[in-house]
Amino acid sequence: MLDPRRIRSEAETLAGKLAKKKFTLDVAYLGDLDARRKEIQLAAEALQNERNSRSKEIGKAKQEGRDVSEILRTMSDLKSRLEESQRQLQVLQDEFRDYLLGVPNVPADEVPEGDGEAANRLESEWGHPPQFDFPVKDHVEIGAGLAAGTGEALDFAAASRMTGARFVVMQGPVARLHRALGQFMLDLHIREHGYTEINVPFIVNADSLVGTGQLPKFAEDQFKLQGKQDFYLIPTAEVPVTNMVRDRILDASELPARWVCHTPCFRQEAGGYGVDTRGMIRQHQFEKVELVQITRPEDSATALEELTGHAERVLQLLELPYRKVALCGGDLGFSANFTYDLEVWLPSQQCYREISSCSNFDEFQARRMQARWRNPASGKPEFVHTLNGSGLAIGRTLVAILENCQDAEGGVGVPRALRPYMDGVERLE
RNA sequence: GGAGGGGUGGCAGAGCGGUUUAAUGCACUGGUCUUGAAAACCAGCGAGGGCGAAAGUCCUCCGAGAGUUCGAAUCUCUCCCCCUCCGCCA
Repeated sequence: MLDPRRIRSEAETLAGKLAKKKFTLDVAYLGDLDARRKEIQLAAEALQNERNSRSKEIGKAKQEGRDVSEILRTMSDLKSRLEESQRQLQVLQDEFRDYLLGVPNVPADEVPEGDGEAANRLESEWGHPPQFDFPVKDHVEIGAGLAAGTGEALDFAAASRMTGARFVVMQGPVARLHRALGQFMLDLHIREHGYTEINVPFIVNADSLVGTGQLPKFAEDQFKLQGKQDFYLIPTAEVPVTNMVRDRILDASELPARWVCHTPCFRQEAGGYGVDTRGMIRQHQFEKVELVQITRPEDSATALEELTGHAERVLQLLELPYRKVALCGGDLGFSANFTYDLEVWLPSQQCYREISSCSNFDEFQARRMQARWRNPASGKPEFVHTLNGSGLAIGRTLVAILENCQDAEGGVGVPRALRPYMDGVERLE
């Protein structure tokens, strides 16, 4: 959420910045709303003040044994006027807040202008797409060809029978490779990058989703549970982990907080009908190792560079060719102020596909969550900055390994870094 | 699922219709003392918001929401969360 005071004092500037994100801030509407709010609030508070002082008078008079019926008579009129203005104020404040919850974060000045993927700025490339002297298979074919006992190592048909479209069953060596990836990533970030491992609920309440920005605007992308309470399956570990600091005032010594978390992620993919329908690129359920950092405001820009580097390190150790891009305004997510995407090379598609998204949300999520720290310089609670990035999406990493490490016989070479997690197995066949 | 007990400022913890402007302690900040520190003593110290150039001033907040009342941390209802015991259970 943006600072309401900034909305009031520099609406035009914000509107200009938000245009980069293809969002039109309705400055006239907000101005009008605020003018009415101001008027009603002044009236309401004056009436409250009057009620308070008269009530005190009654208390005093009663104690002194005086008659209060005279004062009491004037109170009923005051009460109804007060209730009416409080009701009006509530309506206006709710309207203002509802609008604000739907306004995206302001993009950083360094964010490239542009509408879609093509406008993203290439930052760097690592490795070289492999050359094959045989017809390249995609991961669906490779997975079907690997030995797995009963059924296929990657079995989309079985998943569609037991559940439906956009799910997958993994068996045997592929299931193991998948598990190895999660372990490998966790260990790397814990041992070498200074993250604390954390295990969180896979179900969260609506407030948590509002906090990180998935609600209210993206309700149709979430899996909502049946039942009395507003519970949702997490779309990413970002939600529970970032909400670790909800409603807290952290001590300066607790920052930065760095968490790494391996969870399943559940997404309705409501906006993705018809795209990536083949294979496990876009599923309703996938696993991800997520990096989350909570920092002091002045540290978040550096932290994003570091965090992105931590995610890149996974790709490098797995020897997967990738590139890093800075998302343009049109591609930037709702809550982000700046995002690097890491894209891995997929031989079957002859292009780079997103495998990690690393973002700085500055104080946008913190304000929604009321996540603060006590700044020793001011002695006051101030909003923290939040960041996160995939390190990495496990399903897509599996796809990348199957495709990039395939050989002419239909086998798959296991990247060196994963072999300790695979009992030394060097090749799946 | 059943029966109880609770949710109060950064933390602990009193208050259970009207001088509550929420006691007290801890923590924190400043000062006195000290070669320095500790201790002791003195003082300050919650959050959010409105108006205002500022000084300041007003409003809101005692888990959440609704209600009773001239007036609610305090009474009533609903919900959420935590603790103890019993039952069930991986």
